[in-house]
Amino acid sequence: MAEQPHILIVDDDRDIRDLVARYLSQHGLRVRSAADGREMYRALEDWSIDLIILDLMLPGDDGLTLCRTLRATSKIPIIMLTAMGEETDRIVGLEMGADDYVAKPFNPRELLARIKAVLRRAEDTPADRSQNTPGPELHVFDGWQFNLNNRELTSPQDVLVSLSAGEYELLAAFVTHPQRVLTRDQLLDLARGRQAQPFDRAIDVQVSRLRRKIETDPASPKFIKTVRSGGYMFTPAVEKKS
Amino acid sequence: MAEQPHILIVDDDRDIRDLVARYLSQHGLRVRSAADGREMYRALEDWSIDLIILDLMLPGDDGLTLCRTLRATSKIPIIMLTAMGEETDRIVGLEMGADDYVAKPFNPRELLARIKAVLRRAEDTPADRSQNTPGPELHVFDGWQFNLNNRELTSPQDVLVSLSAGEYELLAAFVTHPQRVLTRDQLLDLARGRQAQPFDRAIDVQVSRLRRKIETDPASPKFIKTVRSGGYMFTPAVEKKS
DNA sequence: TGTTGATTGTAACACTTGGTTACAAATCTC
DNA sequence: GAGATTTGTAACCAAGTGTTACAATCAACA
Repeated sequence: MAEQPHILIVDDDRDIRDLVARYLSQHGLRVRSAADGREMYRALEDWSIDLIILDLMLPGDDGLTLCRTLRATSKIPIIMLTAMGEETDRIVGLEMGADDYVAKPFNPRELLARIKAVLRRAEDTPADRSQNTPGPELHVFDGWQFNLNNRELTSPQDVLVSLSAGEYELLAAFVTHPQRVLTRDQLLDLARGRQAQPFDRAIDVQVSRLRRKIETDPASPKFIKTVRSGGYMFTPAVEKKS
Repeated sequence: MAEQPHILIVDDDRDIRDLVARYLSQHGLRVRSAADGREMYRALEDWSIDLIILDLMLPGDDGLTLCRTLRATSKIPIIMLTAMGEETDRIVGLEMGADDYVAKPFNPRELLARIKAVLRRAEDTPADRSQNTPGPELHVFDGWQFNLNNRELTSPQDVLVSLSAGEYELLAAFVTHPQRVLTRDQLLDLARGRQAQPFDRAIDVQVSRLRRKIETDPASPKFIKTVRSGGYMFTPAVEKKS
């Protein structure tokens, strides 16, 4: 887990999203919000989320459906928000794989307490990022093979290139999010699970080091392109195999 | 057994879990908790558990079912939590293989006393960790054969490699949890059944010694990869046989 | 087309983390 | 109980990472 757990609140009511976001941030959590399932999946793509707060009633796919489909592919803890007094909801929610539920209208303090409890439990059974989104673990790009199972990178000439842990995590972030601009913030979150400080240049330096290992000419990189005042982009098409 | 027995409390009621966890920790036990069968199996994977406290009523698979399936594969002592006055439950529970039962609502002191009694009994009839989760006991990886029944490791060249007890337990922990990052804490628990102290380097040293025996080039290990500030990962695919 | 300020690349340094060895304590063997 | 083996701890060294500083580059605008 990051130093600061990363929470995603999914609710179509803007007021509730903002209220929760404000309260949780004040208490040392990082918060993202999404109004519906589509935005939720987007956020899960973009950030490494430690816990989801999911409203039962949502436009489009409702919370239960999302909860079930989420559980099929991920182990991220989920807290459901349910309408008051619906005992059935609670049971169905827990059956769908939610880790806890909070009835609306809720007391922010109670929500925070339950979040901390669920996170504490989740920490007992550490599920590292990779386990949250399993799937094909061999990524091929431009002749390179990047194996997320055994953490090995092989060049087109079939040479094993050794990566440090930091370089590995950074390349993993790139390879699983190819052909899109990733901000330094996102990269730091995906690769290190932490938040950027002002003037944080850690990603820049790590990109520089990674380029030295995978780019033919690090001065004019082919894979990791700089997007000025945007971040970086991993440009090759990545094929998932095995 | 570890110096500090490791208890797993399985109950869907958060308050009970927390109450029990707090009370037992205060009395020198290590406690993990799980809300349902899914979480229970997860915890059994991740830690070496000495005793399970299992609620009879659970969402999903109920306690009796879990108890029975657990007993089919493991000898871990089980204490059932049953609703008050259900004489039948007691009998069925014990028939399913539970070692004791405690009626709800219960006095924590009584629970602790029964735990100690069951653990004492379990120690008399030594059931080492390996017996708790039996199953296929020949693990094959990259040409190596690791036999958990007769504790023998054979290299791809069919040479018997002798391992010390500690090396054996460590390799067993790795081989039964391949391709995931294991923290030093988890490794120490799985291999030694004890808790890490601050600045505990025991695992590092043991990993180093094990690498010397199984890695072609211990300086750039192929099997046991270091995950900086994460732990270690056993990377080869492991096939269970026999 | 310079000038200027912002942004990025990277070298150098300090600090953290991990590998290995030596040695002492504990455990096992006979 | 003596000797051998194994294991944990401390110490030292090597590798990896973040920060800072400064040079190079870029975009905007005169």
